[in-house]
Amino acid sequence: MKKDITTEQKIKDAARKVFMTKGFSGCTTREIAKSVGINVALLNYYFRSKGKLFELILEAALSDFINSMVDVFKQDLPLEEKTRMLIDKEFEFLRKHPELPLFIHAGLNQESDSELDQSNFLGRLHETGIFEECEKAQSEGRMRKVNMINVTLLFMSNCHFPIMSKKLICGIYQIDDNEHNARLTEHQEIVKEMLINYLFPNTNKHA
Amino acid sequence: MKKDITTEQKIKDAARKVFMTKGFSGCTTREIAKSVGINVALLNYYFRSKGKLFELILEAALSDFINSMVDVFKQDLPLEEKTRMLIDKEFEFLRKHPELPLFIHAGLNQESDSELDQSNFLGRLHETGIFEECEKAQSEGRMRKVNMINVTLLFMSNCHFPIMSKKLICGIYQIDDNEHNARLTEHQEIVKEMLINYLFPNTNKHA
DNA sequence: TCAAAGTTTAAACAATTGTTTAAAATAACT
DNA sequence: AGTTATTTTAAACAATTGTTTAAACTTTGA
Repeated sequence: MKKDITTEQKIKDAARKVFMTKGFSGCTTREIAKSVGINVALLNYYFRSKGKLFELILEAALSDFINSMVDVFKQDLPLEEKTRMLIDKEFEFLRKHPELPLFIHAGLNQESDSELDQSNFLGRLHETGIFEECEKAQSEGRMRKVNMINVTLLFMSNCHFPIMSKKLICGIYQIDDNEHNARLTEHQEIVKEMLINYLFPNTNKHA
Repeated sequence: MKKDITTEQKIKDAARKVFMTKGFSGCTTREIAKSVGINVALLNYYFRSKGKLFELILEAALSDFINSMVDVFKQDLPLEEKTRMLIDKEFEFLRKHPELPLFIHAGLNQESDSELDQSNFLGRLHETGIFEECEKAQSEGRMRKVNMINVTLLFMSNCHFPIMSKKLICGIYQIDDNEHNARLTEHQEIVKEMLINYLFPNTNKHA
């Protein structure tokens, strides 16, 4: 009888958790094995090496990260509504996986750039038609004319950074988790209004 | 005759460079020693351990980071001008030290929180009087009423993230350093306008 | 000049690292 | 049943880790 959760999957889950919090060189294969409750050798039996396992986890993390974006872009909604929804979904997703942004950035520094290539990030974005949608809105004057890379930066900066800077912010302002959560919840609304106002200046004027 | 650059300082410089790019557990003491051209033991002779050396570098990094902010707040300028100057200085500073933000965030995850406490970040911010200045501007209706933690998040998000996400952005959009630099230069202006418009909505309206 | 202090080195240390090997335990199949 | 394939383990592997020791070299100060 097969276990519903295979050993291979259990290792992946544990590796994800450990890698996320400690980074590639911040942990050992024995640490991962121990947290699953198996022998170290099994890790090399299923995955060929620590590096291969890490690549797998990083790819999966990138994939999760892309999917959370693509899902929104595929929605049939006006651009402004997509913007709001994207920010909401990003905050929701990242608050559930707060280690993810820092892990991805640190991980990309460690690994070669191959992971990003094979994740086909750009291709999957193009498939959603979001670029054409923005281009159209920009030429019609509904959206501010800003390079899409800068638009991406605006969104990611304001969604990712607040999550990944938790330790720094809590350390600086001497606040606890509760207060930080409250600030995040408020920040989500701030970012929505600020970005909408900036990118769609004509649409969203309130007296 | 003493060398103008002492061995101790040379080790610090090398350690800073290595730690910044590879992180604490991503490098070895021998690697640092080798890059200085000295024996490994010297590292423990001057600094007691790898950990102590790392703490020193992290503290210095935090200090640089705080100073670049505090300098601006001390200027005798209207709040809007300080805002512009802060963003300009932050971009200028971070483009010179692009590894710093990621290093600090990853480093804080590795170390205990003691570093932030003893850097007295909050105290040094208070000394500049920036909080009172904002409070006054907010009560006079010149500045939007936003919690100072959220204001901090807005600034840091939009200045730090664009720098630290270089690998991700270049990977996603398949652009080289030149194009990325161009985007950063443009982003600096975008961020300035967006933040000014959001935080000081009455002042900065252009038809 | 000479001895004391400070600096630097080579060598060794015990511990830990990722990985492999060969044997044992378990499952699958006929 | 028994045989084969898969899964898991304990043990060992060589390499690397941070750190220490003791000896050499250099500077200093009288």
